[in-house]
Amino acid sequence: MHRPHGLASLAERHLGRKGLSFEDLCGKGAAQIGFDQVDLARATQYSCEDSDMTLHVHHHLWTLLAQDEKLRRIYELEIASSEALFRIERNGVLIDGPTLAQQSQELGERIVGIEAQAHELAGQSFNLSSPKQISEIFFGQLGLPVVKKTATGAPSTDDEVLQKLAEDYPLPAKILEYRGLAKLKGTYTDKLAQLALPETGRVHTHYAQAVAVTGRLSSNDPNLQNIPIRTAEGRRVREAFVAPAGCSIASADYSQIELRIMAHLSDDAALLKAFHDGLDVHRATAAEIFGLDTASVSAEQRRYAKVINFGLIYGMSAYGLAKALGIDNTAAKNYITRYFERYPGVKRYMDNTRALAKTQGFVETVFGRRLYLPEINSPNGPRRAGAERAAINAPMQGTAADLIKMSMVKVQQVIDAQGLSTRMIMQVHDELVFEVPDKELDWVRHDVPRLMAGVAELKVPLLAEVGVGPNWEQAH
DNA sequence: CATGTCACG
DNA sequence: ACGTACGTGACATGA
Repeated sequence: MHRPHGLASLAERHLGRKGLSFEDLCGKGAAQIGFDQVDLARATQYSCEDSDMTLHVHHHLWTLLAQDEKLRRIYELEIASSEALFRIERNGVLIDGPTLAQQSQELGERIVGIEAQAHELAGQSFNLSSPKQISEIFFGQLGLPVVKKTATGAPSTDDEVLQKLAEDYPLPAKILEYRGLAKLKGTYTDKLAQLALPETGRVHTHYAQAVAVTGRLSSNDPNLQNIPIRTAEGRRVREAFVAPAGCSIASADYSQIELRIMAHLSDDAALLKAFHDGLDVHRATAAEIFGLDTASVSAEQRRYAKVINFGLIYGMSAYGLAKALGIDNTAAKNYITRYFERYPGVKRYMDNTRALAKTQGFVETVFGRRLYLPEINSPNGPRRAGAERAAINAPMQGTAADLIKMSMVKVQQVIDAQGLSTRMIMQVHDELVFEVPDKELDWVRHDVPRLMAGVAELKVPLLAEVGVGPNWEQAH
């Protein structure tokens, strides 16, 4: 379980102090009163306690932090990052309202049509957004087979289930189509237009610096880190992320950053060589596990290797790999065995990481950011296994987060030092997005990838690539 | 407010 | 024998 890190919890844990809580003053629920109704002396004590405890918690934690050089540097990275984040949030992203309105209207029309067709196929009217109603019709009235259950034991109607049922029945395909379009309209095309400020046409996300346990940022209100890209239809939403007149959108992303970090952390000779030689790493992996020349790797074999590479980053199990590839457990186990024969350094790294997590209770990134894993020695098997997967993943995901934070700080620093007008406007885990005056495009194309690749010297070269366009879609 | 679902890296 | 890919945020439904 994660321990809370609000002021009251920290003061109690570290100082043994328990001040007045907000609830002590104002009560809760329907009986809650406004802070302006609180007796002045009590309000004063509460307010002063808050400030005093903040200072004392700071003194206490800073003393601990300052003793550890690596942790102190991570803390300083966070402080520097917060400056860059403030600038990004304040810049905002220009949104093309008419483009979104057009897309919303088209989506709305198609949704209405699909609804009618679905009701026709079902022989009744129902809410296509209600998993419960879908479930009643599918598994109750139509007698379709239950493919899998949800966490609470109800029959699932998620994407995977619907795909399977769609092989034999027409209605699941309609629901799938509806879900896709309704998601786009409800979460993106309608919402982004609403959230753009009327005066400027810009949306201003908020980045959370202390939510994701691995050190990644998260983005909310709106979340600009999950804008669609994987399907052609969804991707069109990115056409509405635009630059003002005389500017372009530039997107700079790290190539295969987590696999490069895996190569660094594991010191695996074959993986390091693949990156040093500038190879397509999935193709190289396929060549190794299928025993082929890189030239004779098929598209299907490369796809398998790519799934396996992702699995490694996630702390895969044979079961998870089997499901992802649609093969049986034994076949999946064979692929894993084959991989570890070819990349013994990776095998050793995985084993060492699990062992280290168990003895010291945390894992760390290349730069010393820690993730504590209280369940790593749990007698509860599934919980322990979950902690082991997190132990494998966090150093890679977290090191990538460290590196891009260093990039953000560095790039912003150079922009300021050179008096450039380029603005950083988004961060999406391994990607930085800029709004660039056209006369600074050469600078962005040339310098930004070099700055990003140069933030740290690992055992593998880092690679960043820049794309430019009139909007975020075209910039990729 | 919990649940199920689905968007991203 | 077990239940699983890692990390997030937002939406609609329906208690």
